Amino acid sequence: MLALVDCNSCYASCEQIFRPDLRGCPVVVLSNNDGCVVARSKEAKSLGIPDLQPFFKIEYLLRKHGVTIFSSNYALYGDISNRVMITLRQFSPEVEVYSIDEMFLDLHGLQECPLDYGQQIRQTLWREIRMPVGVGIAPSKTLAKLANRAAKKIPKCQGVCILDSPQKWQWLQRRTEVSDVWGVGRRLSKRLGHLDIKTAYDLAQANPKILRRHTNINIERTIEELNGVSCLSLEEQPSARKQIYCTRSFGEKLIELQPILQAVTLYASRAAEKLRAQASLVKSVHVFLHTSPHEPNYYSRSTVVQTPYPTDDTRLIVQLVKRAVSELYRRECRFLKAGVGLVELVPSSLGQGDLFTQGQPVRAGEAMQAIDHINQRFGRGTLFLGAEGIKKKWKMRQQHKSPAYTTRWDELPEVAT
DNA sequence: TCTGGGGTCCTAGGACCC
DNA sequence: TCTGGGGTCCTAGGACCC
Repeated sequence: MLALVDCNSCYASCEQIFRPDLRGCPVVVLSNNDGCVVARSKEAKSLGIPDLQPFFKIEYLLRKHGVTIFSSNYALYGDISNRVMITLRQFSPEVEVYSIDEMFLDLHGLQECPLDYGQQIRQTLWREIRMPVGVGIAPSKTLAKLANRAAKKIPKCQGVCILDSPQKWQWLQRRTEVSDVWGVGRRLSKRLGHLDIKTAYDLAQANPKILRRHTNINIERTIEELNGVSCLSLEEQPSARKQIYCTRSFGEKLIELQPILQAVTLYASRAAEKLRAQASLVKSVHVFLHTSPHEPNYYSRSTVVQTPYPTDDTRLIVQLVKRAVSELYRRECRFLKAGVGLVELVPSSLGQGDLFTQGQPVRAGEAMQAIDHINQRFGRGTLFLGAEGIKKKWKMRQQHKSPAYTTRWDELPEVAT
């Protein structure tokens, strides 16, 4: 059996930890650049605040109901997430951190009653971190996802749902739309709808071979998983990414080239950090730049540039990215967003190369290692390339950001006496 | 019904080559 | 000038996830 533990309204719950005055109150958290609503407390949901809506469109609604608004505070959420994951490891020796707010736990050989165990997990996380979670327990990841949804949606579950027999999961599947199955998105559910597959149950009973012809191979696995056959194994070590992207909207529309070059320098640096963290080298880099698709004369261009040799040297990558962006740039445009993708990667163990091709200088690797060590020890951004600039007027909007309570000495919460 | 954020992976379609 | 087949590379954009 597998458990999926998922934090309830994760970002909103993180904010409430240090604002107990907001417990039981409607709270929303906005995405980067204060773009969309990405987390809503239970109270905000029951006010009918929709998910993933542009902030400016529903700002009046939020003000009308006195909803407390936060910008994304990833330093805080990342730190709280770490604490949650560390606490959860007590409950299983084999786990997979699936996302910032979700973890799969292998409950293979569990002696205790799963229902009790699930409640213990919930109570421990609430007691130690003040993080409310839902727990779904089932024989496959896809069923555990389904169980987790039910744990949160069905009050009788009290936050824990066990699917340990076909009767139980079929009961739930009949009441679940196919679009709510993990891996079934908008397009696929529409296509399935044409085949008269409307519920998770319909999908579970469908013929995998026939469906595969209409869609793709992944559907076969999903069907097996819905029938309690585990096809997706627990990945304790996150597998190396095949591509690494860092893309961001600017805090304001940019007309000049200079601030755009600064921004992409930062994005390239972030991507290169991730590249080194997974011990890969990059052979080609994707760079894009575009204006707002909501404004007239939408302009969007991208290009792929080859590195002279497989590299993880931020300086070299930045140099290529800046040159590429200068070519994509148009004087008459108001740019909204840019991005850097490291798209062709090789393991650094294979970066030795042959006698006749150039390789990355040893000293470059040492320099990057030194930078990474310093930034790990003293915090991200302690050392950065001067080309990022100091003032950074392109930085994202975060008008409602809470303090970094747990990661900055000068922002520690104060307790009134 | 719509998706003003971001990440990863995949695919369609065109250009160009043999 | 048009056509058959097949491959690679590039760009654009979609699908799905959180």
